[in-house]
Amino acid sequence: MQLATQQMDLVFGALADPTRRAILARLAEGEATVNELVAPFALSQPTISKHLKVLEGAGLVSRGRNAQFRPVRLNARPLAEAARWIGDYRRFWDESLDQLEAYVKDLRSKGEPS
Amino acid sequence: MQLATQQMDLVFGALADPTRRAILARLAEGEATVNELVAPFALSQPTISKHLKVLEGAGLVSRGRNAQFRPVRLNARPLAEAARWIGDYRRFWDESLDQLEAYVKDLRSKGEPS
DNA sequence: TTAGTATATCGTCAATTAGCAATATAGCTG
DNA sequence: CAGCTATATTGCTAATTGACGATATACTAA
Repeated sequence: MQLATQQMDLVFGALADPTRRAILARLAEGEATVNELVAPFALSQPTISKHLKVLEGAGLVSRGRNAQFRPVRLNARPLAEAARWIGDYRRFWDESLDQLEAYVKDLRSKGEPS
Repeated sequence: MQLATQQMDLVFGALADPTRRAILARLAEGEATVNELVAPFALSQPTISKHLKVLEGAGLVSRGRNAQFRPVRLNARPLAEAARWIGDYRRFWDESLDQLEAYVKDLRSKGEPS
């Protein structure tokens, strides 16, 4: 099955934020409550809830109900679609090695970003 | 080699836009000039140039110089890093099949988005 | 029912983004 | 040099995003 272009927007858009990637990484260790997801970050609970909504919109997490808890669990399937999209470019990875080296060298020469 | 978190932001952020993904798809067929990249879209040349700058910032394309042309070529290497990041979740793909089905069914039940 | 905990929603704000038209720059060609 | 083509830059706008504090809602427990 192929996710619609629009859905890919949401998946890649969700992955574009480091907080959201960290949330996914945490969820790879198992289900978590919202508060457990808030704890490791210097971010407010509403902010994390908003990130969770983005992840949910992309289909990357789903929510349960357990008393007043809304456990969050990873739903990795859209990542498979994203991997498939990226995989179409696998044949270009090696041939662009030289360009990467030039690119990284160029980055370095501009100094580390703050 | 592992790209910095910040660089992943740029790569996934670049991939989050359908126009930019389409540009990459076009470049998979070979180098192109800016005007060639503008042609298939109902978008202005400056708009495409801006997308190209985003792609370049993510290291996904690089530019040459050939007379007054600035040929754009694909640099797929950062995609390999993105694939690696996503690949860490491969073990969850199958076990979340059921959730995907439920998710898609739910999407469908809300009707196609306009 | 009242208090307490978990989470969601609201309203605001500053920053970013995608788009445009207008204009500037770079390089060719006569 | 003058004009032409290719591309970049600028200035603008509307929409989106990520963050916050305040508040509302959901459920439990006493």
